[in-house]
Amino acid sequence: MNYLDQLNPEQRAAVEHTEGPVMIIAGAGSGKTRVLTYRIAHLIYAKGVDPFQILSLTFTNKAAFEMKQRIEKVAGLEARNTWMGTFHSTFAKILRVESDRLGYPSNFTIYDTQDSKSLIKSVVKEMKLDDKIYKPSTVLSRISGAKNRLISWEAYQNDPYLKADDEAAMKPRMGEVYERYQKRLFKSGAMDFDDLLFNTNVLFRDHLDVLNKYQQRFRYIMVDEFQDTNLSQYLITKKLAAVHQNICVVGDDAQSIYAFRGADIQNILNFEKDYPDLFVVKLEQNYRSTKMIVEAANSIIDKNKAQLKKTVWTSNPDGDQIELIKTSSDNEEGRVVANTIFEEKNNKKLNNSDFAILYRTNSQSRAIEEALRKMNLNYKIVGGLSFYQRKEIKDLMAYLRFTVNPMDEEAFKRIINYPKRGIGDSSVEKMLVAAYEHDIELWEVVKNARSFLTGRAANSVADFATTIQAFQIEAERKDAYETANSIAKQSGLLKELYEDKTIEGLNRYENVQELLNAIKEYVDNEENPDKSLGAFLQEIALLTDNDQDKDQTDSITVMTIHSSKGLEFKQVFVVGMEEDLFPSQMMMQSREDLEEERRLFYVATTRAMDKLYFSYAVTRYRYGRLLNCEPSRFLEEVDPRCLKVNKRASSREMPGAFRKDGPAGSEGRSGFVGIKRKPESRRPTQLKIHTPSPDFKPSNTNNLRAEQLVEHPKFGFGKVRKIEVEGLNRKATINFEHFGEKTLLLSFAKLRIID
DNA sequence: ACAGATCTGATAACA
DNA sequence: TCAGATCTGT
Repeated sequence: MNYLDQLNPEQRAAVEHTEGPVMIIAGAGSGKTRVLTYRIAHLIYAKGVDPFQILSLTFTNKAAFEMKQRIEKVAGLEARNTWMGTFHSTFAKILRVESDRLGYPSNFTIYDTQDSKSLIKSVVKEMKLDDKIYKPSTVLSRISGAKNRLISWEAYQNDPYLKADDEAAMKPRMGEVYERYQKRLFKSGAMDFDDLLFNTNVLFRDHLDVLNKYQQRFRYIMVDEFQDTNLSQYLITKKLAAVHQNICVVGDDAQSIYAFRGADIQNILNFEKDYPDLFVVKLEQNYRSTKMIVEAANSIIDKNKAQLKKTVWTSNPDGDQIELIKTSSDNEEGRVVANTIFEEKNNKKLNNSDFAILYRTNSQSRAIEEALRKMNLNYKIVGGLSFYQRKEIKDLMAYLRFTVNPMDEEAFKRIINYPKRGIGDSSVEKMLVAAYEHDIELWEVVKNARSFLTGRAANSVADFATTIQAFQIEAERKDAYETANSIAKQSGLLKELYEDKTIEGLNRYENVQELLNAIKEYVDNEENPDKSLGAFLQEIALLTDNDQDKDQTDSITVMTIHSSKGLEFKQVFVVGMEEDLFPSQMMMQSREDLEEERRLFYVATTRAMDKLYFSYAVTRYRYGRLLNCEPSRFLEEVDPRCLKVNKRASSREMPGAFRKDGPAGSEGRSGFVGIKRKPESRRPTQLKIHTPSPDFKPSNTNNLRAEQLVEHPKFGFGKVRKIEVEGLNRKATINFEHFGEKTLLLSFAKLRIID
């Protein structure tokens, strides 16, 4: 295999330098993944390293999955034995094996963000604090920030600086909330996402024999997207690599956009200080974009102070200038983008999948979606509410979770009165208080409901306990699928959804069926030896749904800039380039924040291969009102030689025809491992026949040209695409807003020419 | 306890 | 705008 020949000198150095600490600074589009995969192949084949001794850590399941596939292609099946996974899944597995060292059960539950917030809400309420001040999301991010920096609740309470911060923020009892939250997690046999890493640090700190075991096991460690690591993650890898020192980190400080979730850019900026004999390689040749785009990107990132020096260059063609599009409103912005894509597709014979539309905030998708739908362009929205966050899925999962771990308080709160069984908040409150006062498990209270409650609530809870106990017996005897299926039915959950005949209700029912299908697939899969419900839950706890792109239809990708990191498209539209929106007004407080925002702009820019567009609107609907907008300051930071003010005639505002078309039903999102999700219900596109304008009079169409706007008495407003002559007949192809493209015979069609 | 009316308050998102 | 939390009446 001559894989080394496929690499440039820097890439090759990165691959061949296998021993000792290595840092690869990989510019955008510089072939990072290729280097990582070849490096692993090289370790196995050239250096004879046992694949079992190689650990690769990523941030997303998707990244891990894709790399696994690529390595198998390069290095064959042998490579399957390398350990490749996300930080969270890797250390969750280790924690399950070693859980007794920390006093946790090995089948501990993993709380997601919703569960965590809900638990914080209860804690705040029990402490009789104001939940307007101690908002669950704020409190959680404070606690999360502490955990990411390895600050325990004890340390938190003893830290005068944190105390001063909290007092300044009017939250003097934050440390206490942290303590109670942590104790409740422990009592529920649960860890939140941050605990998976925090507790791994505790495990390695307090149990040197365990640390030593894994140090011996993982002789080579690689970390992808290193600029996204937080301190907790960094210290885990540092400890694991302490003996062999074979640690290779790959990242790009210019693409660090996740400080808000704890990533510490200092990890990459100071890496050299921790490893004085560090071997540094910079991958600076960009294989993705045109010179114009690379130049523009360089001119943007140049404005940042805190960064590692590097010069990204390319030998690709010059390419076109970046088009700057100004529009009168957010709706028009959508229309112009959709029109442009339509035209570029035709002119250059491109597919929908060659285009991406990127924005700063999810709420911007509405105008874009509307415009794309009107042009009949297929699109998919990336991000948003994932399958596992949907209520109906969380509900069934809560039943499954509670069956396996009846200590799980959040699961309990979800299902105790759903479907409705007459147990209200006050009864739940009573049970929680009883558990606290008698210092017993909540589950004990539930099982002995009649000692703590009275009346029909007592009976209902007693029935609930019996039901759950029956589920537990089933879970012991049957496999995950049979158990889950039976739980879905016996709990009344399926029936509840089945009776809801609305489109949304039908969808929810189908989603639950899809979850059951996924469980069936899990059970039928030979690779899963343990078919129990508990095993399935552990497997699924750390999955999200864009893990695997199953969507085959050719569609335009619409998403936030954050979710676009790592992807590339021939043509990219960055929309909403307006002051206060991008950069977000919340990021303009400090220099650091603004720099992160600028890196986000850099990420957006570097997604494009051939052609890039920036657009902004002069007015925009936000929070339900129309606001005036200024162009983004970032636009002035782009080298003006790379910019071209768009001459593309922005389509004219058509009389009243474009507003109000109902909310956008996002649709056609990607599926994920094992589950083919039904697209979300789309508000049925009511093709209501157009009412002609009062002054409707058919025009003479002898001189009708392409690009003209017309009104049809039934099909409404549209734009002429082309005119063809066939024999004696002239035909016009017209793209109607609500009816799509139609070809009409001009001798018959009644058309009013608008301009 | 529960359904329906009313009010509120907004980034980005991985596991 | 819109989703979630809170309030109100039965």
